[in-house]
Amino acid sequence: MTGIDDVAKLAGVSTATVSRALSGRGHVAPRTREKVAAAASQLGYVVNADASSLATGRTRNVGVVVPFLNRWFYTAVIEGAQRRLMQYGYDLTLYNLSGHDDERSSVFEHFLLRKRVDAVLAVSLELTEQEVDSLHALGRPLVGVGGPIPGVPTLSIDDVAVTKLATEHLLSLGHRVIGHIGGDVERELSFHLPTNRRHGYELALREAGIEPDPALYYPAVFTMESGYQAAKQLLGEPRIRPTALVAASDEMAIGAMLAARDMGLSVPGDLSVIGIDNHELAPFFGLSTVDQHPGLQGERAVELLMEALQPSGGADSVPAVDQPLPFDLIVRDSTARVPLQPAAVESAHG
Amino acid sequence: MTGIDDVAKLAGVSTATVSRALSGRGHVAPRTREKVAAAASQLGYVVNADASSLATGRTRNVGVVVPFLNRWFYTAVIEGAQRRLMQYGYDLTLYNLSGHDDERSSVFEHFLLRKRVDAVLAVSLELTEQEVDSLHALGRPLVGVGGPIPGVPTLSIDDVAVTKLATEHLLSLGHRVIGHIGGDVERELSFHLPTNRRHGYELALREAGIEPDPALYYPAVFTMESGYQAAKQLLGEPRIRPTALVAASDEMAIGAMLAARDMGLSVPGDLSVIGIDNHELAPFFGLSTVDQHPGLQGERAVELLMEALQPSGGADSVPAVDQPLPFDLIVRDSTARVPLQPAAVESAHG
DNA sequence: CAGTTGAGTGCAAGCGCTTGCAAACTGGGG
DNA sequence: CCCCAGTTTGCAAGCGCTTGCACTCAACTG
Repeated sequence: MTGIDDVAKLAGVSTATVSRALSGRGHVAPRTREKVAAAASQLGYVVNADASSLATGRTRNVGVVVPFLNRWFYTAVIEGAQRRLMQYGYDLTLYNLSGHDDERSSVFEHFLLRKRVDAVLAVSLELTEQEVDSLHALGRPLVGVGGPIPGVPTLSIDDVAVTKLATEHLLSLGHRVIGHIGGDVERELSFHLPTNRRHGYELALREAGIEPDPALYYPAVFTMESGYQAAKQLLGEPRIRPTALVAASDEMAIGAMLAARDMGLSVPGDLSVIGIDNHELAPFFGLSTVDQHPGLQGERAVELLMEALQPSGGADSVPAVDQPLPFDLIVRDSTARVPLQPAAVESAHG
Repeated sequence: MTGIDDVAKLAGVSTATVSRALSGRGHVAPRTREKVAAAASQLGYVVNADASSLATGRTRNVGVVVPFLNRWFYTAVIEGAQRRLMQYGYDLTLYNLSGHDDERSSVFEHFLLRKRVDAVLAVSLELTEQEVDSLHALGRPLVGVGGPIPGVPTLSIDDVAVTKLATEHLLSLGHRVIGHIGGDVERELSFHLPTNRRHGYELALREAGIEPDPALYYPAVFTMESGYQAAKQLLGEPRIRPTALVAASDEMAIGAMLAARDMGLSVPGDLSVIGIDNHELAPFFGLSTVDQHPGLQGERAVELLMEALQPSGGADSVPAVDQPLPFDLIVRDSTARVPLQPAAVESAHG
């Protein structure tokens, strides 16, 4: 295996010079640098990451922890993070907590502690104080994405503003009876997100002079199936049939669209539906939504970590998150002006 | 930061003994072992992975390379691989090739070469000879999942058998005019998979004494949208309307179901549809399918790699794949006996 | 009872790189 | 021509762990 000595020998310099020439640290004469670069590429030499880590104390690797993998949002965040990390020359080591409980503790009490990562990115995770502490004790910067972690800088869109925007879009189309399918506070991973999104929905209504009707809200988990069931409930209620629905996620929204269709309602003819996410399936279903650019969130998180890793910034001093994350209303075919008179619901299917 | 010396001091032994006690290599008296374990846990000591790697030459880390992340199959494989790796005490470093072309080359020519991984798992990737060689030159075992790589042990279900099974299910329900929506050989990542799946479909028909009709095949990429479009084409053909469809993936199959509905056909009343995968959305859509257990494929791949990493097995001698991968027919609500007489197609929607 | 064996432990030499320090060299000013 | 400052390079001491070798000691063997 070719090592730094081989390169040094071939280039006719010391290993110290090779190291400096290749890493760009310290002074090296331009001609020497070229010689070294030539020798390295001739030998196909790539620095041994472990040896380098041991010597410098920096691994050029960050750990990304996710609750599980099979959710569009997480993978989108990871893709974004990875993209940026690669540009910085960093590796991404993935920890997936979807297994048993002891998988989680083993990640935090063993895997993350063996100093293989310089920093940790937690996606949609509520960390315990203990977990945060153990990472900080190691001097490893930590940032979260998509869910507030107490005492940790967290990147997250303004969940209130996002649903408010979605709801306002419906209001602007003349809708006045607007239902909401939101995260179930009891059953979701993150407590704040569903609450905030519901809050944004209510806020928009109140600003339009409409008092939110609790009967128009139905809880669900963030899946298509759950959105389907929730919509069935909301639309089956004969007393007050909404003319529009805002769902806390696109997957729920798509479920709701399918439910409406199964009930003989046309979207957007009889019912407008809007989601949050801009999920990869949203274009296919023609779903209006609010894009929250998860890939961008991943990229931003990495940039934050990189700043924290600069020697200038203190060990666990991740710079505060200042600039707000962007989100954009995307209007497709699932939202339209309120119908002049509501359609009747056929007998529920299935 | 507590190191091995601290533990040694506290336990009153040498660092060599600590190392042996904690790693389980070499002889250590039971009482000594306990003392060391106690000291280590008291100090919260976790061995420094980099130092250990440098000394042993083994990183306890494997690289997983995927073409991109946002596909159910890949994440399912990764989850399985991760689960098993964690049990072995290994980390998983993820490389995602979804970016530019130079991202791919940078992964293979730089990231994977810096000796941070002991082995590489390639998911649904066709590696070039050069890429395979450079990994072998490093003595890193390599296995593939979900797509044959020349000269590399690859785990993959029997794609012919899988579609054959799906087609036979339809045949057993009395269907005789069965369409196929398959991967587009021109546009897919892997050349073999779509061809094999189509082959299985044709094989089943021939064995039932039916000559496959090319007009009943329509190419598509592995997405819902593409399945939708393909189904529209196949079902819109008035000359020969199939009573059943086998799609090369669940996502395509779901797209096909939606297309059928939009055309006024009921599933399975007028049209049976079956897919391949057992995608997470399959239960929701009531889709009959063939489960290919991707998580299990990831686990198996890891087991193979671990065997190859045993000092007994030669460096790049991954054991041959012997046992076939399991797959199972799952019958839900999208397949039924052939209708006595075909329904008429309403005017196509959209 | 001396000799052999093997378990249990410690010493110290690495693993492949980085970097503080100092030496060697360069060029410009006095 | 000498001196100084700045640049370029090499020496060698680590980084935190593992492991071959050597040593001690107790248990056996003949």
